[in-house]
Amino acid sequence: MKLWTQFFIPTLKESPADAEIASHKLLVRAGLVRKLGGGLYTYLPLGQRVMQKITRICREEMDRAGGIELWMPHVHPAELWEQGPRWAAAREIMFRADSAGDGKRAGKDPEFVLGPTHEEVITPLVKAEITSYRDLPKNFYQIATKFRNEIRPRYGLMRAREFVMMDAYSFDTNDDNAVKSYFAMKAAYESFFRRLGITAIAVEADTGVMGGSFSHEFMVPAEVGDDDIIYCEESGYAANREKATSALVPADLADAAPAGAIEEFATPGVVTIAALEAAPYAVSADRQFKTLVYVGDGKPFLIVLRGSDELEEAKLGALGFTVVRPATAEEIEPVLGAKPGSLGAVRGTIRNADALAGVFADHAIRLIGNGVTGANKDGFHLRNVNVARDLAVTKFGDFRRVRPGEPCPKSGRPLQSRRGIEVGHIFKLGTKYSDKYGAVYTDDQKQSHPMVMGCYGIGISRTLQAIIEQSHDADGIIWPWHAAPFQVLICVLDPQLPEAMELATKLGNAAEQAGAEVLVDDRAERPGVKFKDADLIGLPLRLTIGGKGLKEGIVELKWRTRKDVEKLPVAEAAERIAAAVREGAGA
RNA sequence: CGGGGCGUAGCUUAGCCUGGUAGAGCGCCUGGUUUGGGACCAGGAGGUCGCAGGUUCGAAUCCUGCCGCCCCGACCA
Repeated sequence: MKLWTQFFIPTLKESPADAEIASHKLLVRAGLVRKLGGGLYTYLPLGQRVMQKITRICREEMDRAGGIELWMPHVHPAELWEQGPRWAAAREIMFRADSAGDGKRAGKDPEFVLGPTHEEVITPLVKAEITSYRDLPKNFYQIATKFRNEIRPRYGLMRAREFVMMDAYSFDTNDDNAVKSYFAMKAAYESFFRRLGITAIAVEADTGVMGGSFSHEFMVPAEVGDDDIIYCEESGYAANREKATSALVPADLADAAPAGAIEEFATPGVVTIAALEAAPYAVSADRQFKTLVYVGDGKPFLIVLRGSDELEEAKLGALGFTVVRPATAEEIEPVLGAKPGSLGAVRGTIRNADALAGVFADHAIRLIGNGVTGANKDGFHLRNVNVARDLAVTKFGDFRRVRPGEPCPKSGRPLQSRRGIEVGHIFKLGTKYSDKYGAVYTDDQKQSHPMVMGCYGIGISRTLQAIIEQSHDADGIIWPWHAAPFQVLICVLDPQLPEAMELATKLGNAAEQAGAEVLVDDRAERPGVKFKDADLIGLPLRLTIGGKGLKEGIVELKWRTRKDVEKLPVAEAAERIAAAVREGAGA
């Protein structure tokens, strides 16, 4: 039992000016966190208790799924990363961790960095320590602080520079076993979020800089989320928009027959899809080819889409480049022969085709017959362009951004879209890191193989905020039982009355014996203040002891989720509270 | 990093355009009256107006630079 006056819960009537979304405001107003700087937060005692709740449940689920907890350093030798597969891609978000020193290293690469994640640490460790199939599989995890110099920290704990994450790494002898490990983790995640009392759905996701073969994100549906989830209720298909596909292009699509030879025509001043749609050209966007130039690891390449489609940049990851960026106008002209606005991928029109790393086309362009594209000559376009006959495509792929309303790839029903907060991510990595670091084992035939890896993350601190985002009302937080910092608040309206505090102690003990953690509001505040704060901090069960009620021999029980108040005779109160606690814990 | 906005007491902010004694609400301290949904009265403490330059007789206010924070975009748990 904790007395409010001996604890520390600095609640605020007003929201801080820098908080934008409900959960961020409530985190601060309810006295869970305070900001130190952009993306840097102190967890106050109440917030820390919630962190411990989430951490404990996470640990239990990880242990149950066969995870083995360890602890890795957060200061990493930079060399370790320089040797790894993604230094170039990751260094921008990494904090350097040199001594403050004399400034002589300024401008040079750092000696140490703060760990944004730990593949680069765990893989060499496992390489050194595990060499036999007898010691596999293994799944190591830690629950620890991560450091990422986010380009734009935002929304309180939602995107912080320093945050708490559970990260796990599985090592298996072969692909089948790695898939088993992957789905064991998926199940553990589902159990974790269910126990916390929040809805998090697993969606297919892009593997991003992590690499690997497939992955799921766990999303808490919320309007303020950073990600778009594309889903179909009928088939259960759900994917991050970055990864989502649709059945827009029929599998049995037959390419349109060419209507005639390619013709060049003048289009002075026309540099946009929209301008070609307008008179006098009147070419609808879905009959235009859009040709984009990107640079992958220093070499330009083309992406061809329908004029009506948008490129989904994340899908370029499938091309295997380490760093990809849009080309600049200066880079484009020498290669293609024209400025942006007149570009195309028609065979023979590209000035320096040898300079290209490839021409990659979205499947959907096959829906175009006799289309229009740039002539690679400023102010000219080509008509009667046909995909199979005319375009110099190296490879087809899925590069376009799916839009809601397109047919679901499983059911064919229209896809829907909603926003979500990513709270967890699981990756089947394959052998990307084990190859790089030489993490191999010897099988029972004395053969050496790379270990097949998976990696898994849960944003613990982000989950804290996601719970609030998903579970609050106009008055404050509504904690799910198992995430709540305390489960029972005993509101003593007249703490100066000895009998009131005695009863609070007695009933608090009863609640504790039933398995609850109890906070007693013993402040000498007016009732209104106490009730407002009670709603704000949102403990699931509130017990009110007032001088007035005591005279009548009653106390009051109220659930944070409900409006009604249950009046209990003092004589029955202890028993009734214990029952309510058991009910809350079981719910 | 590009675009936009904001820095005034612990918090929320007015004042800035049009330069002239820095104000309010909340919170805090003292006393009193109150006491079941953020009470009231009286008194009080608390500010280098983000920092550094400049203009001016005089700068929170005008100008320049820097720093910090927030929002929109690309990245992530």
